[in-house]
Amino acid sequence: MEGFNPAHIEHASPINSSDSHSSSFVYALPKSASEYVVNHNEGRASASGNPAAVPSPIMTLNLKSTHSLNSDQHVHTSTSPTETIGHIHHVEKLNQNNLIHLDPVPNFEDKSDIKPWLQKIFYPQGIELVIERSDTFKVVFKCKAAKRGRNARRKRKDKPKGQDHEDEKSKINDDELEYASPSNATVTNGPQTSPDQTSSIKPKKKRCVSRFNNCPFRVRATYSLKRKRWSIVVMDNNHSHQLKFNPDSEEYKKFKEKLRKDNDVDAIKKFDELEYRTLANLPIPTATIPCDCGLTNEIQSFNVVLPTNSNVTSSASSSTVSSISLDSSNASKRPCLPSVNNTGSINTNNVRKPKSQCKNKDTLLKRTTMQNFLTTKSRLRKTGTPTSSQHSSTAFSGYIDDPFNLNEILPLPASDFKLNTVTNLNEIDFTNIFTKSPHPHSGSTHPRQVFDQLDDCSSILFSPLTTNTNNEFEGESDDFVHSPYLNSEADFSQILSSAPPVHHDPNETHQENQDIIDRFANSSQEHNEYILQYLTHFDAANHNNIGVPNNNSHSLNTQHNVSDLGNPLLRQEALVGSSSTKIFDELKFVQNGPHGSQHPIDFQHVDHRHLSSNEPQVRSHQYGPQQQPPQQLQYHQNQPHDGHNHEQHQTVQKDMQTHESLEIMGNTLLEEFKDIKMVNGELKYVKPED
Amino acid sequence: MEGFNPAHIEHASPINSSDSHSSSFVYALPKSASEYVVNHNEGRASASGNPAAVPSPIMTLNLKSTHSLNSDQHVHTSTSPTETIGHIHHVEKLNQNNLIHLDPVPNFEDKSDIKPWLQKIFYPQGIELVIERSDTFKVVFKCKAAKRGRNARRKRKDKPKGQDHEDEKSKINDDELEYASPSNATVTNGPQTSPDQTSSIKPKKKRCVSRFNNCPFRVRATYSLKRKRWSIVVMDNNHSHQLKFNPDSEEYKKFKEKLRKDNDVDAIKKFDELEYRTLANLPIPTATIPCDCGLTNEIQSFNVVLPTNSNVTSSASSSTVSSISLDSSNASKRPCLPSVNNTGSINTNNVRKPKSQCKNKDTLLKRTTMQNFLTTKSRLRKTGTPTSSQHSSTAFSGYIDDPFNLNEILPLPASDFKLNTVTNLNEIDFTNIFTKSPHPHSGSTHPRQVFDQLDDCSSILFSPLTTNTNNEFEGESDDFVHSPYLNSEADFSQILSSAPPVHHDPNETHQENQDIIDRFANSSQEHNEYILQYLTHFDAANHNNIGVPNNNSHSLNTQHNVSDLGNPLLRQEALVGSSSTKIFDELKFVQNGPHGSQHPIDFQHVDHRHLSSNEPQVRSHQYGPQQQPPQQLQYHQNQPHDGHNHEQHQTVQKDMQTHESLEIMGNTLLEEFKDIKMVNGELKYVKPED
DNA sequence: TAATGGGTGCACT
DNA sequence: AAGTGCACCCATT
Ligand SMILES: [Zn+2]
Ligand SMILES: [Zn+2]
Repeated sequence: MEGFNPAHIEHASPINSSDSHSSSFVYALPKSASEYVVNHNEGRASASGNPAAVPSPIMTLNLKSTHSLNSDQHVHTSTSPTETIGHIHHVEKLNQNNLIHLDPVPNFEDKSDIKPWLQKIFYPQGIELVIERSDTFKVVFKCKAAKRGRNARRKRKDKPKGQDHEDEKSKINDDELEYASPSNATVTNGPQTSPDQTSSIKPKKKRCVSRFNNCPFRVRATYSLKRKRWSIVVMDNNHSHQLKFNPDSEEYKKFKEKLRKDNDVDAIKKFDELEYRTLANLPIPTATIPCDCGLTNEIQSFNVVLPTNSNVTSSASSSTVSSISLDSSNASKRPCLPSVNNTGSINTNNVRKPKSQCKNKDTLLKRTTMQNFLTTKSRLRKTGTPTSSQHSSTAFSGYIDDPFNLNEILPLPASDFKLNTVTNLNEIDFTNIFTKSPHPHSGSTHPRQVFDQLDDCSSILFSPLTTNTNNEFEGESDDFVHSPYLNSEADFSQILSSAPPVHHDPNETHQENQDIIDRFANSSQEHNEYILQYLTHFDAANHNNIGVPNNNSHSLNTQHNVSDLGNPLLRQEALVGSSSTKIFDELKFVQNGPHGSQHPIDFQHVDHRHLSSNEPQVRSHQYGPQQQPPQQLQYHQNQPHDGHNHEQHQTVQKDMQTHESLEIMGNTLLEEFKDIKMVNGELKYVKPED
Repeated sequence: MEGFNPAHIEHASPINSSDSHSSSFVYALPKSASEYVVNHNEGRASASGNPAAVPSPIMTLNLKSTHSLNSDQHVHTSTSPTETIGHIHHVEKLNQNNLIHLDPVPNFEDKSDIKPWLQKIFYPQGIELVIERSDTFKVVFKCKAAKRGRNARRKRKDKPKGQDHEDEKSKINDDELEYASPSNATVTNGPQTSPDQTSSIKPKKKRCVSRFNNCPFRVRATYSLKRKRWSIVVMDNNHSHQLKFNPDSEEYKKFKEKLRKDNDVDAIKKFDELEYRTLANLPIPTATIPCDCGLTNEIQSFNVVLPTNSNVTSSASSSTVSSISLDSSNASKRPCLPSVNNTGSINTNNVRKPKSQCKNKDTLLKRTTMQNFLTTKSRLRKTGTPTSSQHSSTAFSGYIDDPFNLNEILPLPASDFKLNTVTNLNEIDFTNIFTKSPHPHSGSTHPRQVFDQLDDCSSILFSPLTTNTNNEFEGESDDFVHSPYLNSEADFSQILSSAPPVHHDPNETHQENQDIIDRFANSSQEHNEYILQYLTHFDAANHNNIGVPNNNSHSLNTQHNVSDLGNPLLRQEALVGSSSTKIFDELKFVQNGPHGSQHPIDFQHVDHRHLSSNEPQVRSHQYGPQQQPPQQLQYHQNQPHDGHNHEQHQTVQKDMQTHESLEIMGNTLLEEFKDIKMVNGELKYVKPED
């Protein structure tokens, strides 16, 4: 009884007792700019059609800026009582008050229902939410802090020698970086600023234990006693790090488990796809700007681009933010690319702590790119073989200029969300990368377009901004990569293409083995085979363990024999131990789906040749060139990359099989989101019944 | 079942299943300096004699210093495996490795038993412990962060006007201070230090949300799997703030409630006394150095005195610590005073954040002293009347030089533990303050000596150091007072003396009313009457609510009618609302004790004239000079105080009634601690049965 | 392994 | 609205 909030007794009235994983609302547009967003249809229109749909709320933009906006009419201006009462406080604060209201919010019966609902939205964007603070009337979410664990690689028992060299080097950098960045206040002045300046700025004090948890991204859920509803607002859509979806995280596993427990079939299906896209290095469909929808202005208004800041210590630009639109040439050529960039540093932290050793931009870029490559998938980090080590030294020594090395380093896993976190639009030329039709709903056979159509429309408006809140330039070798100087163009190009063959002696077992792994991480061909199998036979209903204890599917496959793993992907997964369980789980459904079996098959106890028959290139205990993708999925594109990549030639080879599978995925998602309509200048999710 | 640590299954063996609130151990001294401290008598010697005694563990000192110590033989040198293995890391780190082992530690059956046991030790020292971090194998305690709450005063509904001026002034200071002090790293370099310097120092990163929780004091409880025992070590005995016992804190109430639930009669008795000493402005018996016990060196060795640092930004002294002994003249004259001081700043934090407006030392001293006076008891802060405001402006304007103002400002409540947290020994002359015999166990009738003898001997070795971890000088107006420049001498003198009469017009109702409150807080006469009554009739057994739900005694007295409060003390308490409940609770026992009633009497429902008959000076609804203490308890003493106080003359007037009551208290406590013995050069608590 | 040290999720206040 | 108490973790040695 204690801790129970009586206000929520009223809240849990039968009128609004909808389950939290449905967003099938008919949504009218509140026109009043001074009125809080109110759901006119509070109940669920229908619980039968899509009871567990992935939430796709329309976010209304609330932009307060010193710049007067002509397009304010459909910008959802201010809202919460505190904002209307408080009016405008400081110029500096206004820039932080860009609010995105998630509008169709279910009537959560319990506070704990909010996070899973939000996770459905933000996990696909590569954002792992954690609760920063909560009480009965609010829940504040932020990005999960990244693990430090720069020595995680060393825990590999079979780690070969000769790698400590780079580790030590980076360790020194890490130490310096860590301790050089108290990174407390959001906006700080120099140490010698006058008291007047100090008092005029109201920087926030936050927990500042490490540089890993100072991302400004915030989502706030607030319970209104009047409306007896929760409202959710994205308070700050900026990020201080790369976004990436990590299916191996414990939090995600719990989330997925809850989906299964809740029988949220559609969400399970979507996240299974997401997992496989991640594993297969397929591009994750993320925020794009649909054409002619009228939202472009909002996006551009929201995507406030912070002033480009050199890595020299400077507090001058900390409070000056400007709103820019896409470069006209780029905008016309890439209408589906989000206008996201994180070139500038908002200098929220560490202004007084300049990074003493400032590397040149190119080096930073390449190094961070490599780091992403090394660290995105845990298997890559955990292998710790000379090949990985070679990458590390390559990045540090500038070998990245060698196109051969580039081929290995640049192909970033799609889970790094490079598509979304484009860093410096001014330096990247996306010309000819996207040639698709600007109309997403028109039929197209271009794979990239399929990806765009796969996009959950809710993410259109998210377009997470990746900003650098650390003023230092980090040689950080870990998951949270703060460097804003990522060459997203090259990353993006590699996402769609597999790495070219690398020349290695097959007799060098260790090196060769690692090369296979690396190449596998870079290539997408065999992964696409998996996806094809997966998507063709996938049946989300098999994921439901209704009436079965939660951990059953997990406990069935806790150990795997490496010798059973003929496929290099599986072998690769088995190398990292626990991460192998997931792929077995999923493969079980590849087997079970078509047969409608309710019980997943344990691959430890079934004939693995059965699995092999479904998978091409599966050879038990065989390593070597036969793992090379039989077909290269590559597209013609330019990779200027500051002039470093122009020697690289990549060819587009259409893989019809992959294409078909992606179209299946895309059509599935399109079916889900076909009810998005433009209503009064805003996108609304319209229930078909209405 | 989940979360249960199997290691603790072994731990909870019947051999060592002693309740955690007993410390009646016969304790042998571990002589080996390279061996971990081991209890040779693991079981309790006897559970019958004193089953709930206040713990009095002997702390063994573990001092590592760059200075070689001649008295190392009875200093309990290093101990834990990591220390012996790791040898000496950095000179800077050594100073932080002064460890105090709490040696007779009960065999806690549960991790949650540790905190209450430690609270028994540290609450009397004015230290409110909270858990910083815990898991199944360790619990780390630190000081509870003080509430900021400078707006707490404003919440007073009856707050008069004309006070916002000072509040605004101090608010600006607070803001500046807050935001000028990220205070993250323990040892920081300047922003422009070279990488080499940066990497050579390993400052700690801690949570740095506010300046209120950066006290370095740490107590660590570690569970040893080998020994299957908990060991407790004071890792850092320094404090960044004044120590004060706050009986009004919620944590303390819970602690007290647990004592009652556990039927810990002796602890209840002791803490009841402590509460009344606090309320009555009686000195709290704290750390003293017994003569000829051989521990003086240890104390002096442990009390590492950090270099006196001006408030100018400096990182040079952050890692240089020197061990000093008491000034010889002072040591000979005041052998029972702890050699504690907090003159210097260890510069653990905020080195890069110099306080921009540096006040002169005198102003800071007076202001902070005043602030302690205003804020120690919540009732003083919450009244917020012009008198308090006058104090505030007085301190800012330097009126403190006026001895009349001094009389109002300097008398600090004893709960501020000024005895313990002497700030600058070099500036304070304690000559003639203590004239007692240096042998504590010889009979004495001097009240101060009685206080000394009251001391729990366990606190001898604690002697908390109050150090300034903030380099700035704060105009902080709240509970956590960081300023190290407190004139402890003046404070101490006032603890033993009541304030002289103040000249005020009795017709000014508001001002007069506040003056009464202030004077009451300063005087001890009427309080002593309470204590006399209390101690005479006190029966701790009546505090036990065995078989009664926990909150019963609390729920019985949640509201009081102010008109029922004839006694100014009660009236004063009623003014602040919730704090009045406690005194009613205690008064209930004054009533119930002699009659042996198991049920406390609710004074809201009994004849209050009964209460009044027990209390002198009780006049309902009467304010004025009659509340002046009938007798002044003052002692001759010098107050050099940098030459500011030499105009002040104070006379000693012995109050026999007070003296008797204090002797009763002293004898009671002496009875409890008569079993402290010197064993092998260390104080040991020897069970009488042995 | 045992032990130590520390980050951080999240709800309480 | 935010600080912080506390525990669940992870990392290092
Ligand atoms: Zn983020
Ligand atoms: Zn402290």
